[in-house]
Amino acid sequence: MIAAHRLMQAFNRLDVDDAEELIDTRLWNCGILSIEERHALRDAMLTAKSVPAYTDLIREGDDTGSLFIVLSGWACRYATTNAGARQLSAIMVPGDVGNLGSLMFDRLGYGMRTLTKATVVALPRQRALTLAAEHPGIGRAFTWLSLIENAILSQWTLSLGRRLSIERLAHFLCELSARLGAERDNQSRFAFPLTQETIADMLGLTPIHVNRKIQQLRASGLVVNVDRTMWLPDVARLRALGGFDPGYLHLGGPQITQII
Amino acid sequence: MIAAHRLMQAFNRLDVDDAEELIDTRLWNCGILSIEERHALRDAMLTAKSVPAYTDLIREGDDTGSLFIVLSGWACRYATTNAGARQLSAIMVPGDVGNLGSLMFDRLGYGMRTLTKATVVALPRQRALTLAAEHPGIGRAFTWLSLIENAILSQWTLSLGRRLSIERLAHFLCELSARLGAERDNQSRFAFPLTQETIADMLGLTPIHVNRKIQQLRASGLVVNVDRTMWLPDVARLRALGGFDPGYLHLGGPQITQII
DNA sequence: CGAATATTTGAGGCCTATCAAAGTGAGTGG
DNA sequence: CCACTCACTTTGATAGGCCTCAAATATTCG
Repeated sequence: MIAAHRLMQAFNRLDVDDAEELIDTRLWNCGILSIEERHALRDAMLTAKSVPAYTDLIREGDDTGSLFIVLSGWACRYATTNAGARQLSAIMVPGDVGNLGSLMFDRLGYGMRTLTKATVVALPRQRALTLAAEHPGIGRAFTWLSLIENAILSQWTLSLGRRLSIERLAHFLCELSARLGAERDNQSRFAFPLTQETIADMLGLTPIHVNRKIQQLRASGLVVNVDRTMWLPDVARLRALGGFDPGYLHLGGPQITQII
Repeated sequence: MIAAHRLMQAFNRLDVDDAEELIDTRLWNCGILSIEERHALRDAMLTAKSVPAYTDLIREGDDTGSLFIVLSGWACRYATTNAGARQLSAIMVPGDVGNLGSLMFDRLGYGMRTLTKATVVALPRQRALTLAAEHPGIGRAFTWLSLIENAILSQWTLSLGRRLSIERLAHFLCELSARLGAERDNQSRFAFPLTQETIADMLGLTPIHVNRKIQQLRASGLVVNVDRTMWLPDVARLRALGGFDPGYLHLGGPQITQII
């Protein structure tokens, strides 16, 4: 077991030339925050650090003192069975908050780790709570993010429980593509750093099976991936295969922000 | 398709002798609310109605105008694949709020229906938002509930993705038992109104397979169920089988309520 | 360039699904 | 009080999707 302070040593102070560029997060952009709330939030987020790939930010069962916001790179939340099998319960792409639960829980029941080299802000819980209390919009933004996550998790249960492996894969690629905002004219292209083993742990499959289904997707002309880049030549057809409807992601931001 | 106003007709005005008894909800009891916040919430919850079993409160894709709080009886959230397979993404027992997403989304992407005859409060979204804005504790309680749901959903993905059918079943029974507060001295006994088909839709299995695994659990002496009552004679052993640890449910209420 | 990591291929087996039908129990109406 | 119906549970046999074990090939990175 690595002690918490050892974990912190994994962080390297980050040289930040343009802080503005780093705070392009879903929290920042969700359309809820006022100008002054953005300022308050930005000040809290200037402590970004760089973290290597496959580094635990939270270990299962750990006390969690901070909210982790992923500014660049990818990360995930995961849990493991007694038998040692791992299942991801969320995947974070640049802009996502990883462990909203830490806002109110001292113990999470899951771990969080980077999947690539990443830039991460550790926002101390007390700081986050103070922000939320002093700036109602920030509190509402946290709630909004949490509700989005629940919607995504609900879709994951549908995939895990009731969809065939190739449908899960298709649905997942569609979700990722939509969340990354990578689509244009029924096509999508984006950097894709995940290993097939990670995909397997996300979809509840074995890496071997994931491999075979990716090949099947390639053979259908629905996926072209070379050199860690994903190209989806026919998003509509992939969506049909995965039963994907982007509505649940609420990518346009909250429609309902008015409080009478 | 049944129009929304038709749905409302399914509600029957409820005679409420003792309103206090009806508001024993997780929202009410989570330990966050002040006295006056409780009063404000109670006033909003006096409109409880009775709903028959297997009645949709929200249909998939519907606009949702109200938060549904289940006072008695059981309900669930569900989604279906294009092929028509159904997967539950949440189960609501007395005291649960069913569709927190409706706080901020006009469209949910899942349905919500009763599983038994139930008493339900329909709290209009605007009313809920006003309550949350005027009483910070109520807003925080909503956030807290949403984070709990998130934790439960994360556990479900672990079950659906990585646990054998009998482990899923064991884990689910343990979760239910804990949420119902039915445990004492390593035993648990509670009313259990679910059909095996509903359990199957929750665990991502077929009803036939659920039946066989329940029999296996009976043969192991871990489950005794007769007459819609569930008796778990050895909770510890069932937990070990399901890999269940109640921590994620945060049944003690939030440890962190202070805002400095 | 060499070691470690990731992807790909092959063969066999298990868990769960599917299809079909019998048994059980609660509620209804005569 | 007893047929009758409907829904749920249970049983049996077969099939299929995905897993497991094993190893070869390709790619990444120091």
